[in-house]
Amino acid sequence: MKFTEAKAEFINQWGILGSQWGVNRTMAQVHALLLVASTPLSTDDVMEQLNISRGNANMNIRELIDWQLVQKTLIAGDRKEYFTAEKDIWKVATRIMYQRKKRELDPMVETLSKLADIEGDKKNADVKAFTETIANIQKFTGHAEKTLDTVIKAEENWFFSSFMKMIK
Amino acid sequence: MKFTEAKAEFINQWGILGSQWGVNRTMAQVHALLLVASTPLSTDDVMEQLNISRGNANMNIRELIDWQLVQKTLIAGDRKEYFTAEKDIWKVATRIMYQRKKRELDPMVETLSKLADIEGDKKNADVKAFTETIANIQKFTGHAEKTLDTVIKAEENWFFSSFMKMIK
DNA sequence: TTTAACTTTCAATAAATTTTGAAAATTAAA
DNA sequence: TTTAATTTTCAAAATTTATTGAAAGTTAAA
Repeated sequence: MKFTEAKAEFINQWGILGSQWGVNRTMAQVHALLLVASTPLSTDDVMEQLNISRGNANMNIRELIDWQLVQKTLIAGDRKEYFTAEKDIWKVATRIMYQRKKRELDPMVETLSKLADIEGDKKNADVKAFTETIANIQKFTGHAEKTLDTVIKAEENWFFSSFMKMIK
Repeated sequence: MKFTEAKAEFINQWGILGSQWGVNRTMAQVHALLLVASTPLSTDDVMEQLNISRGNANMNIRELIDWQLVQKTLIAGDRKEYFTAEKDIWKVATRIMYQRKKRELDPMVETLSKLADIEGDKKNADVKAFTETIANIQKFTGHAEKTLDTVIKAEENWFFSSFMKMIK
């Protein structure tokens, strides 16, 4: 397989994966493009390589920066903004975990605690089934939160991080 | 908060969570409805409680069965089909992991190995950057596959499963 | 300042996804 | 068998989500 072909295929697959996980396909493609880029890219580079409009490119690059997966880079003597992706895949993974935890798991935990104690007949089968399910999900999400925090913290810890690089 | 209100809120939130993870909102809502149901529900029950059409209800119930999150249940003397959701949240989680691994991670691993060795100048910076990123993602997905397999296998193992229930 | 390069916004449009509902297919009781 | 209940399918319609592109906003060089 040729380089150009392989690169296109990677961008395409990363886009598909993203959309299966509720991420805008184009955002995932921009991410893929920057992941394999050997130099920082400008908005125009992204527009050209992915055949997308300026607005679209801009929006998705901002979103990637918001997710802490992409950084602005300055190039001396150039007024344009350039962008680079975090290339350490373990960091990429923990950052995605962190963001999704913050945006999705945390609010769900919040909601569950509101739903946990409801008024009404505790002996009613429907009420009982509901309360039990909510309690079980609460227990589970509690474990998930702890686990994620541990994994995310581990990445921030230089010792563990180095250790991971050793065994990786 | 009243029971009816809480139930509606749970179904709603579960639907939102699903859509954030690339799952059809209605499929997640049907799942939520069955998760908190005290008895098996028929297609008509689902239609009525979620205000959706027969085709929609049917399609999403089938999909949930395909994901092994919902089962057909027979009720003696009734011709209709009834449905129940798996209520053990740990099982729910491992089944979702299993399905997503099979449908998304496994194909990605396949693709990556195709992209791993490309023709062309190994000294070219672009080629080098591409090859390195692919190799890193491969290493990462390799770990992810192993970890997921361990977690999924653990659920199938009666001893570990009982142990989990103890500490949960 | 002005000017021009560059970035951001957002209403209109396009594309993708979901939902409907009625017809076709299936199944089991009569 | 027939008949009627039930499930499935799928083209058309509705809804949701993503994209465009040009105007407005911003920034820094001249």
